[in-house]
Amino acid sequence: MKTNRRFEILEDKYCPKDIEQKWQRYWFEKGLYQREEDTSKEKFYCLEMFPYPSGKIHMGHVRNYAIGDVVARYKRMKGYEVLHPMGWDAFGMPAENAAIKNGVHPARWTYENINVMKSQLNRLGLSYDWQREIASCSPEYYRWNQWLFLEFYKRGLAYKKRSFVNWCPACATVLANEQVIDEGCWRCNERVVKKELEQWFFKISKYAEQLLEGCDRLQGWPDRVVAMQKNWIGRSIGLEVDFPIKGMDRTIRIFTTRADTLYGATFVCIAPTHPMSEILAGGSPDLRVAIESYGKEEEKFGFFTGRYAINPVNDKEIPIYIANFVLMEYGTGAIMSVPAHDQRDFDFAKKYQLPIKVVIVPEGDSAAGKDYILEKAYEEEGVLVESGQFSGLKSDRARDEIAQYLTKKGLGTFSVNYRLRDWGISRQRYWGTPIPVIYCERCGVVPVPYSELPVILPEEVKFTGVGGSPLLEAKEFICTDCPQCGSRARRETDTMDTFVDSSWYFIAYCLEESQRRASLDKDMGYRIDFQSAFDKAKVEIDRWMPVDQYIGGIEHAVLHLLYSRFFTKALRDMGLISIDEPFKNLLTQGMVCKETWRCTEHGWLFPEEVKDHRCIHCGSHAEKGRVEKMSKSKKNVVDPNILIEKYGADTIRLFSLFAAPPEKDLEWSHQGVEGAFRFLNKVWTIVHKYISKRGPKEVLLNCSKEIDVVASEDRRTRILRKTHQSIKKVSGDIERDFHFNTAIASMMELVNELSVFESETEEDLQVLSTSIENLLLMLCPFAPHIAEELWEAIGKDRSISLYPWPSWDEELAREEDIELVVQVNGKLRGKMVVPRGTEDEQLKMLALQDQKVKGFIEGKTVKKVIVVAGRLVNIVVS
RNA sequence: GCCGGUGUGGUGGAAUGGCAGACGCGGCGGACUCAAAAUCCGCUUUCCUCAGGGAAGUGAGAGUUCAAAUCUCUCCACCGGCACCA
Repeated sequence: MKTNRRFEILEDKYCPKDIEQKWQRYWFEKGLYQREEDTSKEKFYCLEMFPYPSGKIHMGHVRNYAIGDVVARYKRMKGYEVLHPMGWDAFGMPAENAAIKNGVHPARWTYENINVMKSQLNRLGLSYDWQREIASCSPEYYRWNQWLFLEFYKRGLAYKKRSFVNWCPACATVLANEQVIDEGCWRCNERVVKKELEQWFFKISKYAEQLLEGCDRLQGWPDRVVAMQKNWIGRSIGLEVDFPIKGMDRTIRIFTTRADTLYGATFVCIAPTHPMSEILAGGSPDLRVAIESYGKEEEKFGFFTGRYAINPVNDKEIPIYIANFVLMEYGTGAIMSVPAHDQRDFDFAKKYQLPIKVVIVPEGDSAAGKDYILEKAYEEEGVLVESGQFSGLKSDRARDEIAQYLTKKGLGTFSVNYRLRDWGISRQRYWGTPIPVIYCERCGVVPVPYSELPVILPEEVKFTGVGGSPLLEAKEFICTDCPQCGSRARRETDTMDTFVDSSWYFIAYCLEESQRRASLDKDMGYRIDFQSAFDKAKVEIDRWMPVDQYIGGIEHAVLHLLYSRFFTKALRDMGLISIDEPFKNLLTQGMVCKETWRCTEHGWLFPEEVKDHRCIHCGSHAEKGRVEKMSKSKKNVVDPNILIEKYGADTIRLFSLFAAPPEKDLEWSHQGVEGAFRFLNKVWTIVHKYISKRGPKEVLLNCSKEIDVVASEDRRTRILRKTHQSIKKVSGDIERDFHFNTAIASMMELVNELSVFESETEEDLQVLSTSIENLLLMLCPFAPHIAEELWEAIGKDRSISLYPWPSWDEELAREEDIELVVQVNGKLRGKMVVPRGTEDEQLKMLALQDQKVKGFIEGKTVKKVIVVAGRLVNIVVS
């Protein structure tokens, strides 16, 4: 008998490995998460940022995709038709670096990684529709990049210009402004230098105003992301003023936001790359120096050109300087310098002994006209002095009047400037979308005709790691005929920034499979009729876009999200789509962090290199470092695969959803994972205990034991009430900005109550059965495998994910007796239990009669009694 | 410098004007066991205590309110974004 029982217990053990594989196979075979094509349902597009196929998933992926999967599964159960796709951001440098290092072709490396990562994602039990999978490095994907590029080109949204660009010497490629972090490369941290190159640009600046305006309509986005976008676009209103050059029939146009300081301008500075620099410098060798130190912050350098400009408001002649800190990319590339009211100009004036003239004094300061000796620039607003007819005006008023005065005279104009620059998309790399352009000696820049798209990336190239892009050596690729005149021509060897790929992939998922995969045959050259393919897909795109919930890391707050918004607006103007913002709701999940260890000798340490706060290598004190984002270099990563192996995907999912609300950073805790595992075991035990009591085929036990009827009813009511309260709470928490952590907490509460509930009668079992069914339904989005397994165990024959999300009965959820707090002057003094619906007057009376309360109001006058229904009674005494 | 965010027990975090600390982790005590693990039960903000309770308490200070972790103002600390942007 004893052995038999032991065997039973063994059989009932929660074994995640077995059940997870079983259900993953089941979902795959039934195609459960492919789109149902039921347009009667309301649509819900749930999207997580697609990963770069590095070859291994990390905890950041797990968290991101666990969050997304709960949303997708929940919405499905709520009756939506859910689109939940996944793909690969598959172009990029690591593949090329691997080719240089190990001799593996980037394509092979990438596709092998995709295979590995895909199986890892599947082990998490994520409910993706893999039918819609995309890989941005495949010709059937990037041909669309090329088509869109040519459409942009046709509309002047893509153009080529020679300019100073950010160059990363280590990566041997150009970087966009957005990819330069603290003057270093966003990828390798190498110091970025300026280099003059011919580059392709996307005219994102055309949409600066729209992108800014649209920010206010991004109600479903986190405030800080919207703020960062606004910051990046950086709009400022000011005045452009023409300064005539003395002795020349030309003017220099400057931009200023402080027209009120115009009388204080004592010199003019222009950028070294300004079109007038060459002429004004008159062959001075200093111009070289200025260009070389252009944009470098530590050294401010400038030189006098020998020419003078005339300040149009007072006809004063002031020297023209060429200065390295004046940026050609912002404003007009020229400024008027007002050292008295701009710290940077002040420093420059001090260095080159230029006059400083005060024209603004603090309001209420009667020292107007006195000689000021400034320690530093006075940058605040104030009242104008020494400013001709405008003296005495306040700054804001003066700005308007000066602007009007100059506009009338035709010397100035209102102007809006943006910090946002055009997006340089040329990359001198191999593993990216070839830019579909041909250079002909006779015809110049010739776009590749649509009928010849796509330009396929040649496979046979050498990866040496030296001498720039491998495409430069690919003669067969480069040499071609001009599509216009037929003479010999050269192909563009630069490829597109990979951010182009991710700027519209959310639309690619909407395209019918047949459109996306049309002419997969290599022999056909992946050729399709783009326009008509897009036209056919328009119904689908219009149905699914915008993305209802987008989920990803905060690191894309500017780059990817801004580019995607730009593409959406551009595509809208091209008539391809009908929306103007791509992502309705955005959730930026926090980072996954873990404690770190350091030793003065050996730097960062793995946890296993630390014993009793000592480094095992040198025995010196190992210091517990800060909690940092998991990274290889800080040696604080945990491998999701090992965890899945040990605890199962459900536990890992549950922990990463429970430990913190999704938008906050999550601190990894090994004990926390154990806790999540313990919870699932508890659920398992409860359900199996219930099944063994109930018997295998819903045959309820006949319990002859005599029990107190009233008491048992109370128990059952409590369980039933708790169940309905839990459904209400869990639903509410998910709806309220995805507060999964508190949703899981209330499921834990329910489980705690269920585990102490001893079922003895048929009625008990019925109540228990209801509770368990609801519990499993609620658990399903979070821990889908165990939910399926137990659902099957209690005798259901359809997958749990096909059942609707449970609803609660408000009546059943409501407490009969309410515990009411009694306060005296806002301080908690007593508690009383009253039946629901007790009148306010009655509550007042009861509160005043309370023994404990009496002690606090004795000898005092009751001024007021406040009753808050269902919550408290507050007695105000003095 | 400008913009945004955060600050709560030993710890991750709950509570968005109405009982501060739900739930989890850790700790302490107990049950079971020959023993251990697992599991289960109880306690766990701090201080005072006549053992009934009482006082303090959400970075600091002020204010609004019958009532503030929550709203307003000032300050402090930390984190993030932008920054020679005219």
